[in-house]
Amino acid sequence: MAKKQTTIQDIAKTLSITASTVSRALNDHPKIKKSTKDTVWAKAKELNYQPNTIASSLRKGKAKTVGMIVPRINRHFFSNIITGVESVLNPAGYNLIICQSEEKYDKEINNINTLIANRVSGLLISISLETKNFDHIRRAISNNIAVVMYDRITEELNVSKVENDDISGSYDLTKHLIDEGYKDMMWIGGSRNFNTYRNRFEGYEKALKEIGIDANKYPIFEGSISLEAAYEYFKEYLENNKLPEVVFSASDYMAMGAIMAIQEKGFKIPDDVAISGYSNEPFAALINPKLTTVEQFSKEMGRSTARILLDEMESNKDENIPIKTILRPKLIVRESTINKKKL
Amino acid sequence: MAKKQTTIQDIAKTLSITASTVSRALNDHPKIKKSTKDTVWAKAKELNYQPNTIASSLRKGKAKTVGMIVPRINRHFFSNIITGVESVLNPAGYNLIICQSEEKYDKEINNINTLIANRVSGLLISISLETKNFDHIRRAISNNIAVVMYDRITEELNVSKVENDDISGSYDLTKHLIDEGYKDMMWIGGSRNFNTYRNRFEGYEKALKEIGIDANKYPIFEGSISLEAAYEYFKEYLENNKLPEVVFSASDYMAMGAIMAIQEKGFKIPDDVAISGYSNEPFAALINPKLTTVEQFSKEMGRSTARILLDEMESNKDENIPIKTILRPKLIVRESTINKKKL
DNA sequence: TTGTAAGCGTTATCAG
DNA sequence: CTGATAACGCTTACAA
Repeated sequence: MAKKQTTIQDIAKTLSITASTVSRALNDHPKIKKSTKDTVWAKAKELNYQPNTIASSLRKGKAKTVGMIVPRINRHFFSNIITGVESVLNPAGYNLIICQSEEKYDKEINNINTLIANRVSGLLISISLETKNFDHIRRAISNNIAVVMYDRITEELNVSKVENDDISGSYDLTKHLIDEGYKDMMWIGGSRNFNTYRNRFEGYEKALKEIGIDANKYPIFEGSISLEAAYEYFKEYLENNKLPEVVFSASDYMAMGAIMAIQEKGFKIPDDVAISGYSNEPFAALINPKLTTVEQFSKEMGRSTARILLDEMESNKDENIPIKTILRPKLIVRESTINKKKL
Repeated sequence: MAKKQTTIQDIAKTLSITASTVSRALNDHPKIKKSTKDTVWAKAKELNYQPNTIASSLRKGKAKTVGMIVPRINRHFFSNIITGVESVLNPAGYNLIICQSEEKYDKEINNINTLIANRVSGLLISISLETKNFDHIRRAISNNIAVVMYDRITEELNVSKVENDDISGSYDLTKHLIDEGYKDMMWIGGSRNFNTYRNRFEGYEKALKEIGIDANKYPIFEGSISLEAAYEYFKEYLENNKLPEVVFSASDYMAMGAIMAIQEKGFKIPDDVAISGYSNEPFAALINPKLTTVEQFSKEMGRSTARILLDEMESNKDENIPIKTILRPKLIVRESTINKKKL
């Protein structure tokens, strides 16, 4: 065990050439003879040579590594983004260090510190629900790390961003609800301090305004975006209030919590109350009734984000102007919002 | 931008001491005066010093990094394992490079190569469904990387392993089915070349044998572990065959596929046919009827796995004897297997 | 308790 | 087309 790994020096020695030639050969440098390249490659294979990325990174001052901060890895939306990111970054020779903030500001700061310590070339970040100050991200930038924000962004930072067009998504959805003949609505979602939920509310509001309704006259529940929170809220709500015609939930998980509370009370969906979600989590197509929702093409979001980052890492930073990409989500109509009484 | 990062040399110079002292101070070396430690720390903070992990790793020959290979990140089971692993490794100062094999042998080899190139100190791996040869893992071991296998393991490698007790899990489940009065069964699951599915079959077989039934007399479908595969299979199966009393599915996703095909045909669950799953994916509690399944405590699995790895990385490798940890899963009985006709 | 000096494995630069 | 040399930033014997 613990046998020393072979280095380019070892290869050089056995071939009676110098390490620099070996290095160049392995990196396919144009000015190296094909024949020496071949012998070097052969010897490398023979000696089971594994390049030492660490040494190379130290020398180059940058690691071929990207850090990615994700609020939670176990949300399909985010894990698909990761997959999309990998599908671009891996072929380009980068690898990913994934960190979870778990929606905590402190964790996010820690994550950034370790990523800086690892001299990552790039950082992808979707901020936690707690994050209101962005100095940690500024620190990354000033350490010469290319930064791209995805999904949960802030306007306070002048970096490239990839967003979903939440306004259109929820506008389209709300319009569908209106077209189904529903008028008496209710909005539930995460805090509107957050771009995603603020925008989802805005789209909802806009569609209602078009038919002369002020969204703020309807009930609004802003809470933690979990099944449990919505379940508890609805259980209590149903004790004291009558049902709206339709519940617009800005999150599939919250929709699910509401559905469980509603069905537990013996109400039928969509007959007694219709409900829609957002994100198209896998369970949305599996529950009964199947949930109307909005597909966000998360894998594609990951790919776009990674492509932008790649560009910024590989060009000379100083002349990068931040770009903003907005992805258009797609309405997915399912049983939970079909109005059977519609004329 | 691009201002050079401060190094221990910079700190040393401004304080008129040497870099070694700074290094020792920052690492809290016992033989450094408290006062110098304090001044060094203060100056480090002042200059916004960020340690260069890369240089340190190069010098020490090892990175404080662990590589983790996961078949798919977007399965709750695996993403929870990751969270468990992080909860142990991060506080210990390690960070995680997560790689997806996407169930491909070739990808797994690539992953291992980049992890070796990154000189990770440890490797956590759950092998892909395609993996039958383990030389790539042996290569990691011979590169002095501590290896722990989790969930999908092989007996061919003499390393530490953390498994779920799939035999007991499916034995308990099958016994529950028998207790409910079901006898006429059917097994669906992934390939039994695989320890998990082989064991889940074995537990099923064992419970049936106890009541004098040979599991092999009942239908068995071994396929790809996806909703779609099971759905297609069942759609066709229902054309030509009568229903069993109960379907034992060794995967929640496959159970879901079967349920969709069954319900599409107009059959009621559990009245016409009962069905159980395995893994307790979140949707299992959300669908109608709620799915009986087996909880595997994936977060705990991640924690155990990481703890073992940590031990092996931090002790002198040569005297590590591989240990095997077996976690006991828990039966979760829900509506989908309740026999209303039971006396 | 601190300083000196060497070296981890690569690669960039300069020279030939 | 290839060689020699220095340097990336840190740690660690060894010396003082």
